[in-house]
Amino acid sequence: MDGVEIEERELLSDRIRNALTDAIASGSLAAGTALDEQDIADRFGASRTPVREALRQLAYNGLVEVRPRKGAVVTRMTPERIAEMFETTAEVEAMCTRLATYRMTPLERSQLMALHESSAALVEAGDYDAYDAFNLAFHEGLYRATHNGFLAEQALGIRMRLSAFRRTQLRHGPRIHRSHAEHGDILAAMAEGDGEAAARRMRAHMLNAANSLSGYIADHLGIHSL
Amino acid sequence: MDGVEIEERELLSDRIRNALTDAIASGSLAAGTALDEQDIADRFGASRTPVREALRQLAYNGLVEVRPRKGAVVTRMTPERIAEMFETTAEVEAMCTRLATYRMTPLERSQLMALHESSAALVEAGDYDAYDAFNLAFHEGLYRATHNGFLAEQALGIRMRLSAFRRTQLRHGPRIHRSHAEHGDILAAMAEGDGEAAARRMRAHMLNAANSLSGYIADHLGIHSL
DNA sequence: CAGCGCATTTATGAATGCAAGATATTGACA
DNA sequence: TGTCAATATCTTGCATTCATAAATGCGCTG
Repeated sequence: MDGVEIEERELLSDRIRNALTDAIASGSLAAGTALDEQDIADRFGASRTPVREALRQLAYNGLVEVRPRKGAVVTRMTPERIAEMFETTAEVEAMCTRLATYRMTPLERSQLMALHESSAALVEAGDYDAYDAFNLAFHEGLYRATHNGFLAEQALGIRMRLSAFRRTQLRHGPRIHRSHAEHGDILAAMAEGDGEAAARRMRAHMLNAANSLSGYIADHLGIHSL
Repeated sequence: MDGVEIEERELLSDRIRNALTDAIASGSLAAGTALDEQDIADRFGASRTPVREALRQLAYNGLVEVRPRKGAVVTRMTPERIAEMFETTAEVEAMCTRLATYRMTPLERSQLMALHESSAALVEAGDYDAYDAFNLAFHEGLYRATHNGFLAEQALGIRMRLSAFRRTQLRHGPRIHRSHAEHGDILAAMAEGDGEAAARRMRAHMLNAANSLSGYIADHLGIHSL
């Protein structure tokens, strides 16, 4: 979240936590998967202690669920819960967009626009993974442009929790093209200094993305609930 | 009647985490305080293991900071950081207010209004602690009225992190009266179904509260940054 | 054959032990 | 006397061990 590495002496429990976070966010650890402590410990060549610490941290953050004496499982989201999360991201991102419009420096604005323009090639090439990475960079740039580090952290945290679901979204139909176009519309409003319009467009953008996913999510949850 | 719970289903580490959270939020553990694992363990009659788990969870959530091999301290906030957090709460609460305006049920609305009216007595009596409790209930009611559980959790989490600072705020001058009046104005806009106006008023309300605190915060941080 | 109860097994929660790093102390030397 | 360095102590990070709750399997009985 906040770039505080540089630590060559990284904590084992942190490494495990980060790895698990990635695995869950990337979907390689599907929702509902039971997380055996010894198993994970073996996989990392560690003992159970740092694994337990990592799991607790994730639990407190909502990525996994730990029922006392019954072990940890990757949080299985209900469709309602996911919808709530998407709505929340949409609102938070809209908020960031509004604030960023009024506060970003000319340099930040031009960087964001450059980023957007460079992504056009990815859209044409249909390079979903690269576009996904760009997408994150774009939104992160927006967070930073609010000049509110705490808000940026919150926004990023929520986005990360949803990334497991967002990941698959762009692959569906022409969503990637619409996504790119919507980014352009948002930037246009920001360039005009109309924070409210930019915010509305961002909200719509996020909800569009969520919508294009809803069908997939239903299937996804169904599959994993066997 | 209850006394010592024989059926203590709760996890020891969770009890410790909650206790520490309360202690930090209430201010009885001041920012910058070093948290010695053995010391806390002794205080709870436990070993270091559950204490460590609790500290890690708090660290990942920002309440304490653990520098590897150097122990945990209660996060020392910079004035900038606090200002950012207040701005974020203000925006988030405004968002909740807007959503709640459009979504709350008549029952929820009347409950919120009843709560508000009952608080008038506390204002007159100058019962700050009771008003503080009411204040939390009021805002929590608002969160719930968004009918978005995830958003409510996020909003509550941010509010809790700031509670250590908010706590002292009402005691300063006539703030408690203004707070009550502002609540009334917000509810009035909500009753009219004007979510945008209600949101603007809520944002102003939160920023007013933050403002009345800024002087205190500067002193507070100054003292602790020796 | 089905359902229930008990024993065994497994995995989690917590305690203890030990090694490495950080801090404090003390002593030597300029 | 001040500064630096070596050592001693303390604290943390992780491993190991112990205890106990939950899960599993098996046999018994109706």
